Amino acid sequence: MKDYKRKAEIFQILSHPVRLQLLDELRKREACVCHLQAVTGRPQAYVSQQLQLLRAADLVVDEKEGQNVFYYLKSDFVKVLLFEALGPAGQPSHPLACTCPFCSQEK
Amino acid sequence: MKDYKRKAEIFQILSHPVRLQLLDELRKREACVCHLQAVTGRPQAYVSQQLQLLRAADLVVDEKEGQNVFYYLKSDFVKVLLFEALGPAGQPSHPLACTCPFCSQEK
DNA sequence: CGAAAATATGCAGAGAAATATATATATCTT
DNA sequence: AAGATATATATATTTCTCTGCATATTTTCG
Repeated sequence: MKDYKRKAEIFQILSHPVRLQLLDELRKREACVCHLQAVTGRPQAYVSQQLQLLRAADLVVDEKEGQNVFYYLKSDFVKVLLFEALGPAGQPSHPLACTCPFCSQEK
Repeated sequence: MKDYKRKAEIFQILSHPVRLQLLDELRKREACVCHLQAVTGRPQAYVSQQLQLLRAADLVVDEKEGQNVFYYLKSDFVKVLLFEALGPAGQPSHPLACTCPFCSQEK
């Protein structure tokens, strides 16, 4: 059936270590791209592309905040799937891992 | 991290239309391989191979019953994931779709 | 205004992995 | 022997992944 193919796409998006790590990180707290870069240790373009996929799959939302773009999880749907697969979310990072001015000024 | 790679494998298994259909079918009721063949319209060897993957991923269990082998879902974990992705399970099939003697004698 | 930072996007190519399909064979049960 | 199932192998094809690089946009800062 065609429907199963469409439904399978959600899992396809989730079946990727880096994307899973990004979602797990966003589960703790919203974060800017530079933080996600630092956490994953991947080049900027790469992270940005994975985030694009997550956005296209409607799993995350982005919000511009000055120079930075912050991402957060969009729906409880994802949170449930992540909980099932990864267990409870970890502690949020304070401050964020990046050194951008915006994040550095965080208390 | 290595852990995300391992965790992503679960989703990899689920990100396949036929495997998803097999699991959805087993969600309704346990079923023999010939029923699953009939439902998916795939050759025996193919179905058997996909079931092997599901078994290796610890998602299903098989039980020999005379000439036939019946499969069923192993854990609630899968059921939750399927519910999130596919919604509630459909009505169980009575009788099973195969014509094997065992299944035909079902009331 | 002009430079620098953060982010998005596009493209290309290489290598790895997944998929589909076919076939053959082995086992176990009736 | 026949049916149901599992397993193995091979191969062709497709899709995914990673990497590098180049560029465009927007915003902040001097």
